[in-house]
Amino acid sequence: MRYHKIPDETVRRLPVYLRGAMHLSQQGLESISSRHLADLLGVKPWQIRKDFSYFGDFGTPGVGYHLESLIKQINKILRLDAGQKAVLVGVGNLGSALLAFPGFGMYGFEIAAAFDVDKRKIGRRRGGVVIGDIAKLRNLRRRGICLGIIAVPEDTTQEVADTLVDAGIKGILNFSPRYITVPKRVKVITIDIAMDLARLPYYMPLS
Amino acid sequence: MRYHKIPDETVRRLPVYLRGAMHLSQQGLESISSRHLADLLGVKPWQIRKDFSYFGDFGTPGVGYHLESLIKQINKILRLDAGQKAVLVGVGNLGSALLAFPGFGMYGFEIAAAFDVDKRKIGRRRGGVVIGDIAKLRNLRRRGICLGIIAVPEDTTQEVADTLVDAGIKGILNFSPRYITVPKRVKVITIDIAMDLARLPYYMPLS
DNA sequence: GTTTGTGAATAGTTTCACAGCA
DNA sequence: TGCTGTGAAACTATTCACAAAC
Repeated sequence: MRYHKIPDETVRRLPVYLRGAMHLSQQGLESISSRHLADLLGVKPWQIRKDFSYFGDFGTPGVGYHLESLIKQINKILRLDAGQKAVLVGVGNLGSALLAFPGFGMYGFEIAAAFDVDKRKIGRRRGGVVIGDIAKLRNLRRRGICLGIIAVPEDTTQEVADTLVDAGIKGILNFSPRYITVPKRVKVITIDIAMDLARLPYYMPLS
Repeated sequence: MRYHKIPDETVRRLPVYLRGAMHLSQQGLESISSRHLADLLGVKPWQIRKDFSYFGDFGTPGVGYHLESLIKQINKILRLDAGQKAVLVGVGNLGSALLAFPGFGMYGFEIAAAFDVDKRKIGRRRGGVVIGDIAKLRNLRRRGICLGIIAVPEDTTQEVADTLVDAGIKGILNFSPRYITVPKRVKVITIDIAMDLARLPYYMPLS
């Protein structure tokens, strides 16, 4: 099933598989079957096989998937092998937590710059970067920064998104619960924490 | 199209609609058409109409949806009208940010308790709650707490999830990148921040 | 024996087009 | 005229079953 449009859902699961593979590799394993990987990650084995099949032959029948090459392949597909740099805008409670967040490094991400409006924060050092004045945010392209993380209050979200696009950002991770308009070439992924919590009660048993 | 199984994707969008409706209502509007609500939220009008149609007649042809009753209805469907209480486990960087997070209140949530393992944090006050000893986490049912938020390091996630289930929690919002096993009656929603960032480069233009 | 890769079948979701109502 | 509600069509994704590979 090669030469196909890759389903979005498959792309969404690739980081899940990648993390599972890295986890097992660190434990010293060489290979893993779709069944065991599925058990570890809470998905179905045929889902894993189908997903991988879109990209070519990843595995060996009778054996499974070789972890090291699996990791290399997924990293390449997701373009994580280049070591992506991100800029954080908004160093409030959430922003500060993101600067200290250990999870980004695992995928080769680095928060290489941080900006805020608050004069008291500008110039301060947090998690290895000096907080800059948001008014001076430009030309991130030259510094090799292609990703933007927005962690500002709701009402300034669109403004910040515009600034990031002008500065040459190509992808945005948005923690604000507002819909933002950007050129089609820029990909936005929104994480709305409260919204995810909000659909939990719907699924909970009544008593 | 009444008396139907509600698609998961529809449930996922209900909080989006709810927020949009609240936003417009606060601006003094009475009613909104599916078209205008769609423009505000970045979805398609027919999607909104289809989603609402699963629950009965929400709107008025020629006019649109009455905001106040729309808000009331969605709140009821999502069971947010009861005012849900949550317990936070793990008061590190992310946990602290969540305690200070203003977004939960909008949906009627309250973080009514917080727990940690760190002896230095126990007893301290953060965002209106006193941090308790995680070893003493039990009987949340009596305090009317049904939701759990997990913001602990990866390797203790399953352990914490088990504790929460034992304490009577019915829904879990999990910020840890591990798959957790819980009884089928307990609903888990996982927010994996690094993972969402990890699929961003795939969608970004190459040069 | 075990496990992959994949066409075909099934399930789920989005989009359309338009009848019917205010 | 403007807008909702909805069956039907189109599209997308998941699940199955099994031939082929190790």
